[in-house]
Amino acid sequence: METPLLVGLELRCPPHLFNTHSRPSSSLSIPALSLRILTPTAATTSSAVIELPANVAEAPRSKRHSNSYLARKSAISEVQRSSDFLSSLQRLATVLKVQDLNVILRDFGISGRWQDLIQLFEWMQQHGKISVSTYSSCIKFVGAKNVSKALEIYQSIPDESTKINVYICNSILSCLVKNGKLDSCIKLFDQMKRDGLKPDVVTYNTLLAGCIKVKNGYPKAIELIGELPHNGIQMDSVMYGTVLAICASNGRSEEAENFIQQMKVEGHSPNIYHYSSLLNSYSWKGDYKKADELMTEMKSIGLVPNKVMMTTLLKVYIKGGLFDRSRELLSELESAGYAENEMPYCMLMDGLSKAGKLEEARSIFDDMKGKGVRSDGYANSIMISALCRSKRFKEAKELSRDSETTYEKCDLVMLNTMLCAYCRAGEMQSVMRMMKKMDEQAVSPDYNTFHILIKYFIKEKLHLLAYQTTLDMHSKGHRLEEELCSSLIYHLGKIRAQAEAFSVYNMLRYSKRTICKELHEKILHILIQGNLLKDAYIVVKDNAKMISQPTLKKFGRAFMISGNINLVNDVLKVLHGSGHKIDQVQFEIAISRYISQPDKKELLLQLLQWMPGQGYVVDSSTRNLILKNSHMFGRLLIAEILSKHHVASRPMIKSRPEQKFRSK
DNA sequence: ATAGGGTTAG
Repeated sequence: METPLLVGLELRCPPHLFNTHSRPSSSLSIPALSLRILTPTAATTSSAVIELPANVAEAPRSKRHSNSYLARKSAISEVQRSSDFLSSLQRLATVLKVQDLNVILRDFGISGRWQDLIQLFEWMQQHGKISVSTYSSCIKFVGAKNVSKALEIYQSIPDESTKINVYICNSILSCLVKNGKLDSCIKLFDQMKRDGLKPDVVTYNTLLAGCIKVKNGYPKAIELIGELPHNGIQMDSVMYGTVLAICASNGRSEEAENFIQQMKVEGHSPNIYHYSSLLNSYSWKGDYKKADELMTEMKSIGLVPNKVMMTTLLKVYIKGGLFDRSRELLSELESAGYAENEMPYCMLMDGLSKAGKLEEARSIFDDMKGKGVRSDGYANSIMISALCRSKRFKEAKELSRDSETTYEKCDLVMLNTMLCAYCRAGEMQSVMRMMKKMDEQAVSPDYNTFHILIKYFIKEKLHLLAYQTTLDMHSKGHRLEEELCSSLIYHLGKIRAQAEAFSVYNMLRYSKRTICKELHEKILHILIQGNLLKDAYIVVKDNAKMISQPTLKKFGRAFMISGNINLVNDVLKVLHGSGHKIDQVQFEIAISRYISQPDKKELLLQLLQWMPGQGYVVDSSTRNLILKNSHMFGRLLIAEILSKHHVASRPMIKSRPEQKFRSK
C-alpha cells in the first residue's frame, strides 16, 4: 500500500465501506412467562365469541352486555390514544379482555408502533392475558421487522401444544419466507411436523410462496405438492396461483399449462392472476403464438386484460423479438392509461438494447422523456447499461452524472450501473464518490459491485486495493470469479506480493470445487519466486497430477536448496508418488544439505534406504561425498546401504529402460 | 377469530 495514489484512495474510501450495515439489535428481552398465563386455547377463544355480541340477529342484546361492550370499546380506544398507554392499561386492566388486548396489539402493528407492540405483548405475558391469536399476530408484526425477535417469541412459548398450533406455526413460517429464509423455514417446518403439527392448506401455501423467487424453487415446490395427499389437503385456487407463479418464474410453461388444466378439471376457473402467470411463463422463450392464443381464450371467457396482463404480454413480444408489435402494444398501453410510469418503456428499451438496437432504444428513451413519463431513474439506469454495452462510455458517464443530480434515491442496481459506467470511463473521482454514496445510503455492495470494483482496480494497477476488495468480497460470502482471480494472482505475482497471491488462490480454491489447472501451476511459480516453499509444497501435494514436469522439477530443486530440511524427504516422496522422476541434482543437493547438518543424519539414512526401492541410486560424486563423511553415520552402515544402491542399479536398467534417462 | 397467494422493469 505504498504508492501515493493508494494512500489517497484509502483516505477517500472509508475503511468501513464494505462493512455489513447491521441494524442495531433490539435490546428488549422477553421476560420469563408467568405460570398462570396460558388459559387453554379453546376456552379463551370460545368465551370471546360468546361474550362479544357479534351475532346481532340471534338475540336482542341485553343492556348489561351492551354496557360492557361499550365499556370495552371505549377502553380499547383510550389505550390506543393514550400517550402513556401502559398506565391506561393498568387502570383498565379489569375491563379489557384478552381479545380486546389483541385488538390493540394488532392496531399497534398496523400503525407501526413497534415498541408499544412489544411492551404490550410483554404486559400481556406478565398478566397472563395471552391467547393463540396474541402469538400469531405478534409474530406476524414483529417478524415483518425483526425475524430473530419473532423466532425468540415463538421459541419462548412454554406450552408444547401451543407451539404446534397451526395459526402460530403458519405465522412464524410466513415470517421466515418473507425474509427470504426458505431453508430455515423448511427446517423449522420439519421440526414442527415431528412435534405434531398438522399442516393445512395455508401452511403449504406459505411454504410454496417461498419457492417463487429462489433457485431450485421448482423442485422444492414439487416436493411440497407431493406431500399434500399424505396430509389430506386439496389444492385450492390460491395454491394454484402460487404454483403457477413458481412455474412462471422458472420458465416452466408446459408445467404451468398442466396445472391450469388440472385446476379446471377440479372445478376451479382460472382468474386473471392465473392467466398472468401462465402468460409470464411464455415470456421466457418469447412464445408470442401461445401468448396470443391465451389472450384470445381469456377474453372469450369474459376476463378483461388489465395493466399487468398487457405489460406481461409486452414482455413476451419483446423477448420474442417482435419489436414492431411491441411498439404498437406500448401505444395501446399508453391510450389505456397503463403507461403512466416508466416500466413498459424500460422493458422495451432494454430488449432493444440487448438485441443490439441501441439507436431504437435511445429513441424510446427520448420519446418517454418527451412525454414527461414519471421516472424513478430506472430508465436512465437501463440507458446507461445500454451505452456501456455499446462501449459508449463517455455518454454513459454523462448520463450517470445527470442521474446523480436528478434522482435523490438510487438502489443497488442503479448504483452498480453508474459505478460500472464510471469505471469503464476511468473516472476515479466519480468511482470513489459512488462508493461513498453507497456507504452513506447504507446500501450493501453485492457480487456485482465487488466484481466491477476489482476489475477496475486491476485495470488501474491498484493491485493491493484489488486484493483487499477481494478479501472483502470473500468474507461477505460472495463466490469469487475464477477469471478475475486468476488475473489478480498474476498481477500480485508480478509486484512480488506472493503471499497475497496465494491468499487469493486459496479463497478461490475453497469456494469452488474445481479450478482451472493452469492456476495451480501459476501460483506455484509465484510461490517459488517468493521462496514460500512450504506453501508451494501444499500446492504440489494437493495437485501434483495437474502440474507439468518442468514445474515440478523447478519446485523440487528450489525446495532442496532452501525448503525446510525436515520436509525434504516428504517432498521427494510426494514428487515421486505423483509420477515425477526426481533428477540426480535434487538428490545431490538434498544429500549435501544433510551432510552439512549432521543432526539430520537420520533423515539422510532414511533417504538413502528409500531410494533403491524406487529405482534411484546416488551418482558417483554424491557417493564420494557420503563416503568422505561416513564417519558421522557409521562406516559399516553406510557401506551396507550404498551397496544396495550399486546392486539395485543393474536390474533396474534392464526392467525399466527409462532409468538411463533418469540418471542423466 | 388468529395464519397463506398469484402478474410487470434494470
